[in-house]
This record gives sequence, C-alpha cells and structure tokens, in this order.
Amino acid sequence: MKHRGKTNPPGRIKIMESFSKLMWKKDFHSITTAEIAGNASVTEGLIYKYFKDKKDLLYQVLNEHFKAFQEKIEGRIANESSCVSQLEVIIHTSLESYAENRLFSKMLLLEVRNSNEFFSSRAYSMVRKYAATILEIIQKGIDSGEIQEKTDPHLLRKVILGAIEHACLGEIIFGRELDIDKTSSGISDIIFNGVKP
Amino acid sequence: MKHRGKTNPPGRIKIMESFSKLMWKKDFHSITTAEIAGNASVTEGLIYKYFKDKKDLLYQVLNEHFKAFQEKIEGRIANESSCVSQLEVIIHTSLESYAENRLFSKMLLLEVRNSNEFFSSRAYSMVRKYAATILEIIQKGIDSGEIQEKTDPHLLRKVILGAIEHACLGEIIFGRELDIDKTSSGISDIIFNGVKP
DNA sequence: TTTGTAAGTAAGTATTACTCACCTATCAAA
DNA sequence: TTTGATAGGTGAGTAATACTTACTTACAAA
Repeated sequence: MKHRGKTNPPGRIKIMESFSKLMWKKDFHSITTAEIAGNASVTEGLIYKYFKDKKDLLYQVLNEHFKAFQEKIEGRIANESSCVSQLEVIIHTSLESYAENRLFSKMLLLEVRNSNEFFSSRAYSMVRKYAATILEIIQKGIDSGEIQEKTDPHLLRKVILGAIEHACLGEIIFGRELDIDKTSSGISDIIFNGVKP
Repeated sequence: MKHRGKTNPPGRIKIMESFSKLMWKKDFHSITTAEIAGNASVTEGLIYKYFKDKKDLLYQVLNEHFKAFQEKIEGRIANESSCVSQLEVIIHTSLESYAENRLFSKMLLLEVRNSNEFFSSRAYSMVRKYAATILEIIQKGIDSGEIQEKTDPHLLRKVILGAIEHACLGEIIFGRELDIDKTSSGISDIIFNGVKP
C-alpha cells in the first residue's frame, strides 16, 4: 500500500520531524532506521509506507525546505529592478537561508550530491529551477549592458553558487559564526567589481 | 596486529587499488567490503589490518592523491612572481587536477565532508595546508598592493575555492566535458576584474 | 451493514561492516 | 639451532542494519 500524497498522516509527519532532529546531530549515514522510528514513536515498517527508502526520506525533507527557500527568493527578487541587485539579493538570501537553516544547507551541500538517485528527485528539480533563475538574470544583465558582454553566463553562475556554498561550509561543518551582511556584500563586491585595484 | 607504515605489503596496495576502481563507478556508501576484498583477491579481514574502517581507507586513498596534487601546485607556484599570477596558477592547476583525476575530486568534494572523522584525518591536514598557501598569497598580494586593500582575504579565498569546486561539479557528477583553460581564465577574470563594465 | 482502503504493526531476512582466533613465513637474537 | 617476535594473510564468525511481508485496525462512503 503506497502513500499517494493526498493526505499527510501523523505518522509521516512524525517520521520527517524525527529524522530532521537527528540530522542536526549526526550525518545521514550514521542515522539508523531504528532511531528514526523509535524517536518518532512508530515502527520501522511505517517509514517504508511513506518513503521508498532512507534516501527518499532525506530527499523529501530537503524538498520541503527548498520550497520555502525558493518562495523567499522569488518574493525578494520581485522588488529589485536591476539585474545586479537581483543577483545581490540572491546571494544575500541564499546565505541567509543556509545560515539560518543549517539542516537545509547540510543536506543540500553535504549529503545528497554523492548519490545519483538525488538527481532524479523532486528536490533536485527545485535546485535546477533555482539555478535557471540565476542564469536568466545573468543573461538579462548581459543583454542590458549591466554585465560585461564577454562574460560567460554559465561560468558566472558557477562562481556565484560556488562562492555562496563555500562561504557556508565553515558554518555547517564547524558551527562557526557567519556575518551574513558582510559576507554577502563582500562576495558581491569581489564578483562585480573584482579585487584588482 | 597493526600496520605501522614501514612497509607497503601487496595486500594493502591491492585493497587500495580495488577500492579506487570501485569508486570510479559507484558512490562510497554503495561499495561493500565484500566487493573491495573480492576485487582485490584478498579476504575481508585483511582490510582491517591496514585500515581502521572503510572510511579510513577512503581517507588514506585521498591522502595519496592529495600529496601529488600539493607537489604539483607548489612546483608551479615557484615559477610565478606576482601574487595574482600565482593565484591564477592555483586556479588552473586545481581545475586541471580535479578534471584529470575524477576519483580525487569525487572523494574530496562529494564523499568526505559529511563525516566529522575526516577533519581529524591526515588528508584534511593536506587540505588545510593547501588553503593556508592560498591565504598567504592573498595576504602578500594585499600587502604589495596587487590586490585591493579592503579585500577580506578569507572571503576571497572562499570565493576562489568555491568557484573552483563548483566549476568541477558538472564534470564529476554528470561526466560533462570541462574546458580547463577557458574555465580557468574565465574564473580569474571574474574574480580579479569583476563582471561590471 | 458491508466494503474498500489508508494507517499502522510485528516479525521476519539478507546483507553489511567489522572482529577474532588462527596459520605461516621470515629473520634476528640467544 | 632453537627460540620467539612480528608481519602478512585467512576464514569463520557476529551484532546491527535497511528493507520486506503478512497482518491488523480505523473509518468513511455506498
């Protein structure tokens, strides 16, 4: 009997919450199904009513977080007129979301990319949408002259995403503090203006 | 009976080679000790003579690759006089090494960071050394006026490392082709000169 | 009242990473 | 020569793990 997603039964919610709590403390692989079930006060078998396997549980939890993230970004972009300021908003909002929600960033940056299954998950289609948005803005910026014509839009996107992600790693892995405003404006400054005098 | 590292017995080499071959095709967690041993024509027990656990095997293989990587970088930096060109060499060499050695980049970027144990491994101390070198060059560049004084050296390092790593992800995950020269000079151009006209 | 189905359980099972006692060969010291 | 310490390697374990299967219960609609 498979879950068809029409309803959201308490067992399913409890499993996702239990898993999320455990992900705060441990890495994905060292979390056991027994722990997840015990912590959620359900039986192990129930996990497999709602989730194909342990990884599917990870992807579905990630997907929930990504929905909220995507909405936040889109809302904020709408208020900006220039392409550069839209990109700045994306950098800032991404950093903010990653820093505020370490669970989200941990899953996305450290736990899903090593497995091929992720790339056919719904969570990954959200990632693609996010990446597509960035590319569109860059392209608009190039077309309007806000960004140098010679710039390779795909490469610029890689630099932006790489900078964002790497800036959060210390936070995620070692729990270091991250000054979001400073980091965000610093990254923007480097990428838009360069570091040469 | 523990391995004390004085010699390098054939069994140990075969295990590392077998593991490396498997890492080409699969992600770390879906490789079993039975596979590793079978492929190496040794017994499973032998793995634990030379390696503390499966992860330790991963870290030791990664460490071997990192040694070669580090030597290559240091050799090439020595030929450059300006700090900016040294950083350019680091970007180029890193991209080259990651692209040429997908096993190395896969392990380093996708498989080790999710586990705390990595950060007390010898492989991680190599990562720190690499990162320290970059920071030193940036600092020198700021002191000599090659790089704007207001630049936060740690942040610039994050942008550089993030750009390098993100640029390789497509290669590692999807096996896409990567034009190293173009990517390398593109990243350098964005970071040093900025993308604004 | 019947019936279909969603929610949840309990007892499995094969596989997994890892351990432990043991064997054999080598080689220096007594 | 004998001893024995040690390195390389084996093979049969074991507890724990992710996942399965057959089952029960709750309950809404017909």
